[in-house]
Amino acid sequence: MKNIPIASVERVAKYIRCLKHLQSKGEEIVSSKKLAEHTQVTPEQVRKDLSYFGKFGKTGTGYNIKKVVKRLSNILKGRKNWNVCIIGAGALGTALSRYQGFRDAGYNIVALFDKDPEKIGKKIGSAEVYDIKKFSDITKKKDIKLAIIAVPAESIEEVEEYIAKSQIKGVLNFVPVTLNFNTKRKIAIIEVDLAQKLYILSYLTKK
Amino acid sequence: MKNIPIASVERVAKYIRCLKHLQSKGEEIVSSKKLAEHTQVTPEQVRKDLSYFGKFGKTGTGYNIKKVVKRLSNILKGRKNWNVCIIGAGALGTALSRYQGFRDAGYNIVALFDKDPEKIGKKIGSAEVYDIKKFSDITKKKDIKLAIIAVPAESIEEVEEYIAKSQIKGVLNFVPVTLNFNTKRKIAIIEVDLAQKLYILSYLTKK
DNA sequence: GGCTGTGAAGGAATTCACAGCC
DNA sequence: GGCTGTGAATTCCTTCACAGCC
Repeated sequence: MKNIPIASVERVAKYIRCLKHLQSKGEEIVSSKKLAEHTQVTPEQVRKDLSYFGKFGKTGTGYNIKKVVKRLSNILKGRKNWNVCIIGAGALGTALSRYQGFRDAGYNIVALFDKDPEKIGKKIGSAEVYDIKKFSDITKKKDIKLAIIAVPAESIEEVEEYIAKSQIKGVLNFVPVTLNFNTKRKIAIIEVDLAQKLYILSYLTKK
Repeated sequence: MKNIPIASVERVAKYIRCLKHLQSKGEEIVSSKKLAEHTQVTPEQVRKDLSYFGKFGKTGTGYNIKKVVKRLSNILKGRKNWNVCIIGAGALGTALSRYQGFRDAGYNIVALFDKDPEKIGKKIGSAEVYDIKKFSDITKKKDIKLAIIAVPAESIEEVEEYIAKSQIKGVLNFVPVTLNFNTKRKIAIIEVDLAQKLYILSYLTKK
């Protein structure tokens, strides 16, 4: 397979979101032009992005929304839904565990972890808060491969160790610290730095 | 000024974060090599990114952390702190209003907005929840130019209208819908699609 | 006519390599 | 020796333009 630009992958995720939305409105067919309008890119970009992953459309007609959604989400997510955990049962972790968008996309929050005895054992939405010490055990038992980190910055090193010793394969990190797992197995990392977004936003408003 | 790649701006925000961290550890001078290690980029990239905004270092010596942080944050944020509001006082909006990282970076959450009478009038952290109907008035009175949107997807169109009619200049959008303000004045938009991040994460784990 | 898929062209961002400085 | 700043080279991504299809 050719090297697919990460930017293309990101846009494809956006297309899925948009196509699902159109689907919920009863639409069945969409053209690259229309999809482009809804996602703020150019039609050529849409076609090029999709072409990295195969042929999705009918010449002269457009794309069958249902089929494309299915194939694209198979590519990004695979056929099965994922079990996901959240580390840190504070305000942010709690809010994220209730976030409906994860479920809708096929990612189920099935556990939270914290070290505060006050929080351990509580139920948040449908998930329970577990002792972080049991991280490796419980993620194994529950078949969790993805983790969302939402702890205070001071605790990040501890968390890094727990993850390094576990079977976690991918991490979504809300803590404004660049992670550095020193493991042989590759752990995918995506950083979401919320303050950074505001820096960029204020910079953009001045242009 | 030359056209500065948005990716460079994003990395610069990351450098600020990292430099502040090093500063808090008592460091005073840093080389591009060291800064690069801490932020997972190459030293050349660090130097090139900084060079878009001016000359920051001393040849043969490195960068004076304090000075660089000050100049960079002036460039991205300006000299004054920003007042920011959050639209949507649900779980996510509430969590974001308590997020310490915003304050540390110089962005103060000074108001929330909601349409639920149950929520209006409550205090969350240091900010009050106001009726969304008063959006334009209160943002003007409190000198708010940036808004964070964290409402359910159904309410997004309503919110778009309120923003369009206000003086808001930049929007950080957590709602998985592509925004489309039909205003003449330019409103900067940054989208944070959390489900999209998980799509990409699961895709990356398969590579 | 309207549409997709794609090689080729063009443009943009990153990396290289080195001049100049401490 | 170690470091920054930067034009030049390279790599990567996007846009163009058109063949082929409905």
